Amino acid sequence: VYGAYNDPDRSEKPLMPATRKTRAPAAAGKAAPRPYHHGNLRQALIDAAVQLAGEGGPEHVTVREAARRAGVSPGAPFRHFPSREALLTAVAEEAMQRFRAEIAHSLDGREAEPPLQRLRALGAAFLHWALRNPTHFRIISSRHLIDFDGSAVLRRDNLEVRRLSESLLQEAQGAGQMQAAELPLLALTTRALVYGLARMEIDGQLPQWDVPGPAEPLLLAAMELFVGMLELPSAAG
Amino acid sequence: VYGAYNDPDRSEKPLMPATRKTRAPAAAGKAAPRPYHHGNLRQALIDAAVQLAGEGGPEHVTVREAARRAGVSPGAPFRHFPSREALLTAVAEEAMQRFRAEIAHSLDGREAEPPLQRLRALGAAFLHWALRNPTHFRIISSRHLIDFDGSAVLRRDNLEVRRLSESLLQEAQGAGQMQAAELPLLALTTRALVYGLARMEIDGQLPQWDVPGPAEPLLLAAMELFVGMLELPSAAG
DNA sequence: ACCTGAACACCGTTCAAGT
DNA sequence: ACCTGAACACCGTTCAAGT
Repeated sequence: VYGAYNDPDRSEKPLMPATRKTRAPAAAGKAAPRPYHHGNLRQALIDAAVQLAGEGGPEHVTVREAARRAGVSPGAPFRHFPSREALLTAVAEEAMQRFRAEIAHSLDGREAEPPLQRLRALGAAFLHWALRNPTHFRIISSRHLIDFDGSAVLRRDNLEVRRLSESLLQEAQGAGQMQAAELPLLALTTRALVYGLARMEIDGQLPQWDVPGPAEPLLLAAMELFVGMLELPSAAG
Repeated sequence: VYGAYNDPDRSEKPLMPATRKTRAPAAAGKAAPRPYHHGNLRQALIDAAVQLAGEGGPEHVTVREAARRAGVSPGAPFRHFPSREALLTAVAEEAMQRFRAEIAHSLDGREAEPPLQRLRALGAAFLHWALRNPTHFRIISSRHLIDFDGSAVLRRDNLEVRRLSESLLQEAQGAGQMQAAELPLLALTTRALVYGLARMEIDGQLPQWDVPGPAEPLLLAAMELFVGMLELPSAAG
């Protein structure tokens, strides 16, 4: 019913029909000991899975279809991933890395701004990425789809994003610009707010909230309302 | 990997093995024109689906297994539900109704309390229900699993919960006990915070936040921190 | 070392045929 | 009116056999 999600995640690659790669069968081969197919099946499968996720959400990712798009037999992927979950976890690793990079990048050149101002930029980058990559956001968010604990890079990138916001909150507290509260609780509350905003949109709940225009400005306004409440009256303005 | 969710959703019914109902084949039959089986297949399928969801999450709900547990053939459910999504939507309708009822009930006998106090009670009831019914919370929350727009009762119950919190916020604003902000934005922000807290736990993210004890007290504390920030200093204490 | 292709035990969904 | 049972086009996963 919800139909094609129209996820701009998908790379520019045209959607290949599910046929084998056409390749000059034995053109100018110097009998190079090329493996079996196009070099890196593992990455080709991840790419296909990314593409599939972009087309129809995580449920749409299928080991067999990924194999088809990579031009191999249905059993081949299991040489590289022990399960469908492992393939999705590999997709999550790529997505989480881009997510982390974009968030970190949003703070570049803002070292001089007050910490809560930088927190706004971080929150905006979080929301922006989530709205542009809804499927990938779902994949990295839910432990029902992937083996989060089993992936060191997933844990590392995730922790780094968390650390970024925690250090900004701590800085604001140190500068006396923020209401007093235990830092871990404050960090959790802040994250829950931004996560909840992103999730409401991605889960399709926003239409139930009588939102007239596009989602992003509204979510930004909500996030800024929250950060505004964190700010001490003396520091505001 | 995440394993059995251990969802206390599941009703007290013992898990039936997937066998037909044993029933005296033709014991004392007065040739009553009893339909075909035990009366109400539609409800039996919903019950089986609720049970399956409780056992292993929404993904674990299968039309065929629901049919098996109801003691009918694989095609039979399609006389009552046009698709698997429709069956899940029926599950969501039951869950949403219980959710709405419990939330509304949490305000009983609190008419004399200040509005933000009642908002705390509502938030606590929201979180409590979500944590006790993680699978059902997922089913009613995501428009990827169900046909939300197609169900009038789903829309009605959902709207009623939203109205409840909006009227409390409006009351607090009218009594001058709350920071000024546009009501719709305030309501969305409040909902996003509570939704985000519930989702973080249900999506399995809390272990990444170095939470020592059980989740619920922590989520309650975060919710109360937020409501505390809504409160004007003059009204606090 | 890496892939094929058949096989197994599942799905959702349809539809003629039965009662 | 409601259900059966076979059928179709899919899955994830395994495993002998090929190169």
